Amino acid sequence: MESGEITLKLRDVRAASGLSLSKAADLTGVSKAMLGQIERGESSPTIATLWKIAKGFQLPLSALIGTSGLRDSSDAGVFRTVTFPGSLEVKIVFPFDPVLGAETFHVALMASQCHESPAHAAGVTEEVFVLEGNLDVLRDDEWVPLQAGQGLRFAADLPHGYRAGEVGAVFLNMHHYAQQAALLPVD
Amino acid sequence: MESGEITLKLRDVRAASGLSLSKAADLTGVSKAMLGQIERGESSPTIATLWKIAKGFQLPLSALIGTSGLRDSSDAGVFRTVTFPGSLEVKIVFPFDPVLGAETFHVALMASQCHESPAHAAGVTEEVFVLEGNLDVLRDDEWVPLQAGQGLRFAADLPHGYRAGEVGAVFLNMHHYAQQAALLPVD
DNA sequence: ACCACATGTGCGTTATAACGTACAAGAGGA
DNA sequence: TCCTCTTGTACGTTATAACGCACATGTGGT
Repeated sequence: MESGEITLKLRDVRAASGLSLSKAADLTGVSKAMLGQIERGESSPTIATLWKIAKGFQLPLSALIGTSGLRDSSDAGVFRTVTFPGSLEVKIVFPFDPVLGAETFHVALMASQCHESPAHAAGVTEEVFVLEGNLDVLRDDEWVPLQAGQGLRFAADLPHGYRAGEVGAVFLNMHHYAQQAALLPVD
Repeated sequence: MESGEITLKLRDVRAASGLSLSKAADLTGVSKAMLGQIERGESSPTIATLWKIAKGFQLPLSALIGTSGLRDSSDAGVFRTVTFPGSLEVKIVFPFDPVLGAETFHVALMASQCHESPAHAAGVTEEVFVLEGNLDVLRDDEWVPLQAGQGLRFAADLPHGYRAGEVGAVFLNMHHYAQQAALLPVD
């Protein structure tokens, strides 16, 4: 019942991709029986298997979890705030949409604060648009300086990072998950 | 176990709140033994228990997961600027990318200025994020008011429009072209 | 009709998540 | 010192996640 509060969108995502349970099992390494049970809510997966699924679909975990942070995409109102105490402050502007394969975050960094990211799955592209302050972005082993009003698009399948300037930084962060590779049959 | 790719920040979060394992167990309803094992990476929790933990700490699930799509990102780069003098002032922030099927514009509207768009092709989704001022967006025959910092996502295969408030408006405008063909199975 | 193949679900077994309890190490207090 | 309390970890049991396989249904082909 406690799992009833979590709405896993596995079925939606899989339907959007047009994959069968068998194909999905092949792609993710999770047995199709388990995938079926998870979709029907008969089983509460471990994060390990959830991660396998997300990786197989080349999706972020947040695309599978109907977390409280995901608001209705057609709603114009306020967006939720996800705060990491002491570090980042991340707001979800546009939640992940499996059809678009895109999501947008609003991120605030304290002054001189730094955040590093490991490489994402292949096919992931990020876009950054600075709203306030200065931001340095680590890409291809070099720090690229950005000011408010500037944007950068880059492939996120390499390690990358963000470092705020002396006055902190606020920026939009768009994630694009290229859909071809994940959705086309493997052959 | 592939959970090595997932970094659960439970220990960080708990340390930040200054709670002991016992207190945390009390608060979340998860046994302290399990909490300890999860922190040490000896156990891969189910999303049900992860949800209990998040609820007990009054945090979103994403705050506990290290590798979700919720990381920040960043990076900077220069973008080309193309201005249409006269009515709108449009800058290209991110040019159209056929792989992503997406492009982003930076639009500035004078006070009370209005711009209407006919319906686009089916499958086109637009996103608007207001940077400055007030903006009304026409969607489904109704004007949706937006303020700076707010966003709206809507299907653009219907007539829609933008109208600036009394102080003008500056906003980002993302166009997503759903790659329907790529989503369909090849058969 | 029949056949071949793919879909999703049910069953039995194994691996392991989760529990409750018990234990070792440290911190104060009397 | 001894005692008490709290810390986190180790053990044994139970619940269940995850697996592989087999089954019912469905769909297209010949």
